[in-house]
Amino acid sequence: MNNKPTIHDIAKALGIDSSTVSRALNDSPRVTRATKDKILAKAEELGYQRNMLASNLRKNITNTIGVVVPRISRHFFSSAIQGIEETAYLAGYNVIICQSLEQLEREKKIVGGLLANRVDGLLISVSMETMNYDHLEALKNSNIPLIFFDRHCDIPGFSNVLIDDFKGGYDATQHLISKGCKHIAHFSGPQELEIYKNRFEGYKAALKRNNLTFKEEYVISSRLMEQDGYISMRKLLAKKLPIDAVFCANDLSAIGAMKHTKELQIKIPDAIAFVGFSNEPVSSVIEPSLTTIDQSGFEIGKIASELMLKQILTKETPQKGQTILIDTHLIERNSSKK
Amino acid sequence: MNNKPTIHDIAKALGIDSSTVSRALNDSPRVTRATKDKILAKAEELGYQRNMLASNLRKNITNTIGVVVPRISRHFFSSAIQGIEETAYLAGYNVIICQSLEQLEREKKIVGGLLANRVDGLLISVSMETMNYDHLEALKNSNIPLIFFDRHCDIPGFSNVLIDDFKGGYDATQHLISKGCKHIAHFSGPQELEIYKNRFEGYKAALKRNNLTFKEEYVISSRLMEQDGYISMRKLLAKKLPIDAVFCANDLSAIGAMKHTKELQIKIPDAIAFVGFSNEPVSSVIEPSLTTIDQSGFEIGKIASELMLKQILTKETPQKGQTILIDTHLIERNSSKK
DNA sequence: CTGTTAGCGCGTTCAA
DNA sequence: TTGAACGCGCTAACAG
Repeated sequence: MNNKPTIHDIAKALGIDSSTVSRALNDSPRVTRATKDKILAKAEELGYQRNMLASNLRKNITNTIGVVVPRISRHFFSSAIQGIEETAYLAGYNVIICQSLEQLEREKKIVGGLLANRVDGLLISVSMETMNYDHLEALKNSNIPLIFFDRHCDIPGFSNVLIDDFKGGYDATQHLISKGCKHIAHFSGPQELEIYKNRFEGYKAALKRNNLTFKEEYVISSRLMEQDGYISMRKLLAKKLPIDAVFCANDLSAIGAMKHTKELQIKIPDAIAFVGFSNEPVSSVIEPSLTTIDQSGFEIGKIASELMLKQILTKETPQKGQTILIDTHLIERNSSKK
Repeated sequence: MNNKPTIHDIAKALGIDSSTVSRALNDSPRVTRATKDKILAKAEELGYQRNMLASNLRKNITNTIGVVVPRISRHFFSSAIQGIEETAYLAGYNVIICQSLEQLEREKKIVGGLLANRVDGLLISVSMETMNYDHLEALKNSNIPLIFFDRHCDIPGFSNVLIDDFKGGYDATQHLISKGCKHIAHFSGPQELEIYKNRFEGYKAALKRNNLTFKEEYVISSRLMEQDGYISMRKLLAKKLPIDAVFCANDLSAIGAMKHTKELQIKIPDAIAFVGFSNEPVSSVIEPSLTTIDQSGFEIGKIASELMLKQILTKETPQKGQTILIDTHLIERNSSKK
């Protein structure tokens, strides 16, 4: 009742050796069908359950990959986890999910803990506090692979799976241009952050490609919170420039911008679209007319997980580390239908 | 490089025995300060990291509790996990998060896996498919405690931490009455589900308490999807009854109902409130004026986790299993301020 | 096809 | 205070 039965218990009950039991339970071909059946029956009867701790210790592999994200409550990350798990489970791997809550200290502890538990690989999307990479660089000369997804550090030797922000910005802008917009503003984010810089570059590239001249006064920079979108929109309107559309570098600012236009009861031509980056359900719910550039968490998770499995199985981390870029998806919603 | 150092490696390097190293690393008082320091220094130097598999195997405890939820992407569950982790970490426990994706088969596998990995306790919110409890009842005569939170099974012997739906329904209705509403409709859910039944009962109890007569025609039952709220509202309005407010049994239906009233451009008196059950950010974003009855995932997680730790530490599961009811919180939002 | 032996890395006796 | 020896439960090597 209290003490769980072991292979020895079932071996003793059958008058055979525990190694035979072990083999049978692992469905080894080196055990007769008959004894195998007897063993399985006995195991069932005693309510035997393999002790993974012992098994993993002995085999020196855990069939487990660790995943570290800032917060699982963010839709992007939870769908990434979905993608990771799906691939991992199909390959017979378990997944341990941990959240750093954007704290470097927690992230360090978590990574240490996962290593101490001997995970076979590590997928990580780093916290915002992660400027120091020591705890990750330490993995370099271990034999467990590390792959960054979405939020990465630039450490040569490790692979990355990232959103193609440049292409996203390009596609968003191109979409607006294709709808006939000529004067497209851009609400951009902090340019120290690569993602915002890349989205901005994509915007400029699309303008150029279409022979539209880029004008500095159409760009308003902020921290892209909802409040910022609101303020940016006010600033933009105050300039009295001709405007056909605004390309917002994220979803929150787009929502803020929309609210402001509504409040002012501005007549917005059909061609105007607010484009944000996010697949949070919020953005699609609040403004059914909002066109968004979605980043598929599921997809990024799936690709990252596949890459991880490949590295685990081949035991080969590419020397320089490869970077895979994942496409975004432009979602045009139709507010005219219910 | 490849093979991780063990206590033997550091023992050998120092010319002492591995058992001393073990004691030192566990900060046992039975080791001299001096040797302890030497050992710790050497451990650091070699990049030693305790093998938890071996340690746990030996100690027969893992300091880990398993958590099973239908999906981590649902805000209620991810905040419950937050609450669980916070309490657990403070007590020095690790948490393994798993999602059943509402599938019984997955749930069974997960529970089996967690047991095989020898978690010290199990917190579970069961899937919608979980009608058969065999995989959970099997835990009865094991010594690892099992506690249900939110979605539970009625298995005597296990404890539950649940939302007080009756009180929630009561409070919501009382709130509307206090604001002066006399004719309060109710959009209710499937009465086979306890939560909806309890919310309905709370609604009736509040009416009775305030000497308002309950009328069947004010109740519209559905599956409470957004679309259902929309339809229910149409049905309700078609009855041409006097209506001051509607108490919706969940958030989605409330959103659907709101959309319909907007579409019809119905003038809604100030006193009208739509009250749903959810702390999903969606409901608060889409309708800033929506008053909601929030269930605190964080709180339920915290309480469940505390109860779990208590049961683990005392090694005593209450014979009959206790049920703790968690209060909901009425959130009245103010749409007048920005 | 099965049994024997020997560890995986750690923590805990028991002596010294 | 430290060392020697054993065992947690399982699997892998080698016999037979």
